[in-house]
Amino acid sequence: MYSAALMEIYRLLDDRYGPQHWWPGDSPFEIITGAILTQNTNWLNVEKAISNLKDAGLLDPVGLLQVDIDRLAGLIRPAGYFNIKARRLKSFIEWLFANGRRGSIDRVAEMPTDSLRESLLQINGIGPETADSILLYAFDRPVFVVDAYTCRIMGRHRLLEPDADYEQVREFLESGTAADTTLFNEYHALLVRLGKEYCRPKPKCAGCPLESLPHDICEEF
DNA sequence: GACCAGGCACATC
DNA sequence: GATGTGCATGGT
Repeated sequence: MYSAALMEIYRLLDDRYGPQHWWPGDSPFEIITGAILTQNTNWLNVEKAISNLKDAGLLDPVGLLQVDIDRLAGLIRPAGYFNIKARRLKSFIEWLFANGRRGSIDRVAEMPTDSLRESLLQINGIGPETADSILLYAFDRPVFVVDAYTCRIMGRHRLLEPDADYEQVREFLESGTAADTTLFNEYHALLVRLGKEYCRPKPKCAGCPLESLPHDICEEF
């Protein structure tokens, strides 16, 4: 049973913003690296870090496996939390070499979505949002990515309780829409696009494309 | 100078 | 199980 509200929100956002062209990246491996680096961080800072890795010739499984962790931290410094993210990248790489052929993602790409998700969540530093970003944007699986903007938007429009947890939000979005990778890709990107402009922690009201909904973005709590 | 960003793990209660 | 805290750079 699709949700009329969710379909209407998608239509309004698509009308306003159009295709978002997510996820920026030249390969699934680069997308995964970006997914870890972008945790609680502005994407522009992530781009600098990824550029540093490319310039150093290290943006590949073998490169990240072999690089000294302190050098890695220095290269990803612009992305913030560089020490912890260096460890997280190493954790992912170790998992990839333990589960793939010489670090290739080909074998893990054959795993069913549920078991791949469970396996990703076992990696230190990969939580639900990062795992789902990897599943959707690197592995083309129909998984709805939930982030802080998504929770805020759904809560402020009273589509969900403001304190709904990650899985509740994901279940709501996935059950209310078609399980379509292209739709999920665009929908998440559009919610982030809207959130950046109108759904910051301190709400900004005028001009939001969702103003026409029963509960518009101006409702603060 | 304050606030925020495409989170997560861990400690403490 | 809920809540608080550390992690950190760079743009607005």
